[in-house]
Amino acid sequence: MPRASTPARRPGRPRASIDAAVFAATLNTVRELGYAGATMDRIAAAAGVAKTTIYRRWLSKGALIVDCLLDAFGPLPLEGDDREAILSSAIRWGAAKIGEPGVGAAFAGVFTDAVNDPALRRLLAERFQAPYLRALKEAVDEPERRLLFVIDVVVGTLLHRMGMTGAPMAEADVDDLVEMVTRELRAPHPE
Amino acid sequence: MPRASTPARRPGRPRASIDAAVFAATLNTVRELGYAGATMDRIAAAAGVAKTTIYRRWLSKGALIVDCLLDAFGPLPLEGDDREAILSSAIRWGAAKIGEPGVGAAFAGVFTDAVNDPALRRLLAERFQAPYLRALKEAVDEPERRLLFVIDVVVGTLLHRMGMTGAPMAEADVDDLVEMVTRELRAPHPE
DNA sequence: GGGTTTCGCTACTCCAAGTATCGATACCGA
DNA sequence: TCGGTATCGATACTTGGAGTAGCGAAACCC
Repeated sequence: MPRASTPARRPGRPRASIDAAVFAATLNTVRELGYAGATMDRIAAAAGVAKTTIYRRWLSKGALIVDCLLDAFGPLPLEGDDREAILSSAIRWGAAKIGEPGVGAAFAGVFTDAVNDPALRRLLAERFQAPYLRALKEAVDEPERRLLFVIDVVVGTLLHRMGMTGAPMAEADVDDLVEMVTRELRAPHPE
Repeated sequence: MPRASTPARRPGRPRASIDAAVFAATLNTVRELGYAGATMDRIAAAAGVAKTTIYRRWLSKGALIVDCLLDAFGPLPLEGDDREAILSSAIRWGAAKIGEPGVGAAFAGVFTDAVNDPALRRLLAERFQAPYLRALKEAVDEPERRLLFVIDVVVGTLLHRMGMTGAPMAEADVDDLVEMVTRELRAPHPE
C-alpha cells in the first residue's frame, strides 16, 4: 500500500515483474540476517535488482517490509458487515496465519525483527489514529481499500501484541486477542 | 553492569560524579524524543558532558540505557534462596515497579522504545543463555552480582513480554507473568 | 611541583538509509 | 523501422548516528 506510484502502463518500458523477486529476496534475507541485518543493498543484491529500483517502487524499507508481509499472507477472507465483525474475523484469520507451521512460523521471526524498526512502528501506529479508523469505516463499500485497511490494522495489532514473542499462538489465545484488539480500537490511542 | 571499567580511585583526577547527570539526561532525552531520537550526542549535550566521556564509562548506548533503567528502579529486595524463588519475587517486584504511576509509568515508554534497538535486544537476550543462567546460579553468594544478574533477567523478560504494550500491568497479570517467565527460563532459549 | 588519571574537544571511521544523475533498455504506436 | 516514453541499472553521492583516536587541559594525590 505505501507504494511509490501505481501508473497505468501505456507507452515506455513496462515495469518488469520484479515485485515477486524483491519479496522473495526480502523474506529470505530477513529470515537469515534479521530485520536490521537485511540492508537494502543486500536485499537488492539478493533480488538481482538495483537498489534504486526498489526505492522507485517502495517509499522506504518499512514500506517494503509491510508489503512483503501482506503479499506473503495473501488475500484476507472478509466476513461480516459492520466494522466490529470484520475486524474480529480478520484478527482471527491473522492469528491463525501467524500460527501456521509454514508461512506463519517463518514470519513470526520476521515480525519480531520488523517491529524493532522505529520508523516501521510509526508507520504501523498511524493506522490506529482516528483518521484511519474513520477511513476504514467509510471504506466499507470499496473492497480493495477495505481489505488493505483491515489487513493493515490486523497486522499492526498483531505486531503490537505478539511481535515480541515470536511464538505461534494457541487456539485459546485468539479470543483474548480479539477482545484486546477491539478494546484498543475503541479507546482513543495515544502514541 | 556493562560498565567500561571500575577502577579503585587513588591518584590522578577522580571520576567526577557524572553518572547521575548522565542518567538524568538520558532519562529526560529518551522520554522526550524516544529511544531512537535520544542520540548519544544529544544525551551528552543534555548532561553537559563530552560524548567520549560517556563512552569511557559505558561500552555502548544499550549499556547506558540498561544502567539508567537499573539506576532508576533502585535496589531489588530479594526474597527466597533457590533460583526459582528469587526469580519469582524479582519478577513480581519488577512488574509492580513498572506499573507504578511515577517512575514506572515514565519508564514504560522508555522500555517500549529501548527494545527497538537490535543491539540492546541482543544484549538483553544474552542474559537468557545458559552461561548466564549458570552464572546466576553460581553467584548466589555474591550479593552485588546476584542482584545485577537477577535484575537483568527481570528487566529483559519484562521487556520481552510487555515491552511492546507500554501499558502498566494489572495485579492479576503478575502471576501469569511469573509462570511465563519461569517456563521460558527452564526451556532452552533459541534466538 | 611531579605523577597519574580523567575530562573535553575535534576530527575522524563505519555503516545503513535514502537521493541524484544519466546512460542503457524495452516497450508502444506510427 | 523509428521516435517517444518510461523504467532499469550503475555509480556516486548526502545525511545521520554509533563508536574511536589522539591530544592538550584539568584535577587530584603525594
